[in-house]
Amino acid sequence: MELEKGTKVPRSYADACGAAHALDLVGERWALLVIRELMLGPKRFTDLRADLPGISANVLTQRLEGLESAGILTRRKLPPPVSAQVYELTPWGYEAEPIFQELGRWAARSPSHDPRLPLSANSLMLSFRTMIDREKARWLRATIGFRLGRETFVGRLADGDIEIERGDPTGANLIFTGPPTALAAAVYGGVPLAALEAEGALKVEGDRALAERFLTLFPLPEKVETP
Amino acid sequence: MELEKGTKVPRSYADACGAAHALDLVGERWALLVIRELMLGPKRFTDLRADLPGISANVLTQRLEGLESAGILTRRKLPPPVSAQVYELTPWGYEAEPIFQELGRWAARSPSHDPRLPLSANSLMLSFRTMIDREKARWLRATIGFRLGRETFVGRLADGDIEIERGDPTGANLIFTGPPTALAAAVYGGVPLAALEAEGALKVEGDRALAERFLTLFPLPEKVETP
DNA sequence: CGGCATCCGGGAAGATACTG
DNA sequence: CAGTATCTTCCCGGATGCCG
Repeated sequence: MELEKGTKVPRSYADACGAAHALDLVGERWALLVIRELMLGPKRFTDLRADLPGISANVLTQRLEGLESAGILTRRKLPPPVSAQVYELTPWGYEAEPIFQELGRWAARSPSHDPRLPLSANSLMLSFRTMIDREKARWLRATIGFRLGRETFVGRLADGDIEIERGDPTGANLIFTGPPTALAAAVYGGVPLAALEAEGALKVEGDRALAERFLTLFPLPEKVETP
Repeated sequence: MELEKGTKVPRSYADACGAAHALDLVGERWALLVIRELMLGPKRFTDLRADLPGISANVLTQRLEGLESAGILTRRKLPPPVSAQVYELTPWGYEAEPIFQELGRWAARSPSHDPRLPLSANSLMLSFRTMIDREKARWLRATIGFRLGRETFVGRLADGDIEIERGDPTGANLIFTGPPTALAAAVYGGVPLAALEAEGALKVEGDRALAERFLTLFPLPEKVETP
């Protein structure tokens, strides 16, 4: 006997709990990381793929479809000069940022967390927004540029907070140039700037004292015992 | 040619990003909901199963193993009079609560969120901690009891916040008795108390005016457009 | 009853190759 | 560049059965 296959009903927790519904929307593998990569602005398919090492093209396609139909992102065609397709979070999609902050803050205490693994430029920029020590940054006012591979960002320190946007770092008080992992090594791995510069992993231009100070603004929480 | 199968290495994002590591720890299906069910105190295997409709015994076993080896929960043998095994979050496990709050707050705006689906007692109690309007609750001071199926809780309203613990509601200013979905209908579904009482879905004992006021303390955020 | 092992079917994820 | 197509592998969910 053969039954009608019908339309595939996506697996759901069927639970009124908000967290459960969130998992229905973004609980599939890679979904949240796709959102993370779009958190600082739209990207195209190939860039998403490059920034999510390990994702395969078909899974990325499925996630983009799912997130689009959930209203979390939209696909947009850039005007003719560029004429490429990009994916962009909806306003509600951008509101997911606190989820990443809480996930990251919590997991940073994990005994098995290894900050020396590869890291995308986006992750590092978002981690600054999450981990900044507002007391230490209280009286700092500066503009800091980041050239991390294909992507460039500008960070503005003011009133104990840091704003980060994509943009041209030219003219910043300080500019870091290098792969995201090198800057992460300096900020989170305790590797001295001089060492990273000596081996050519990181370039620092502009206010060196500011650079040294910047590195201290993002303390990691204490790990929990028993690895 | 046959290769040694070896120990299965669990799939990982291999990403230094804290959020990605969090997903390595709790990103598998059901893992976060297991944690949610333990958020207000230890439970045994069978109660977890009952409170997570749809989970299968073997998946629950796997999740408990995984969460235990990640240091998120421990299994503990109760002393002889009871002599049952229970699962309890570690202190670090309890620190995951803000993750649920952000997930829930964000997903509550989803066009596809349906607050009338089934709901566990734990979810409802946690949602109160998440959704309370601190301004509205500012000058309320009261003790509220909840008898929701097998489980009972006591909530203490004070200084604009609500504390919720498992415990005996006897002597509270107000006691709700019924299935979690009935109370959820009153708080989030806008169903009048009188209607729920009339059909026997919910029992309200004690201060009725307090009950009516209590129901208004947890406004849902505005949904995003385009369902 | 509480917990775990085992087998099985279906579907999601991963790897690779290919196309407009 | 932006995705399909195909194949394989693994995970999830259900059922059953064992053992304390």
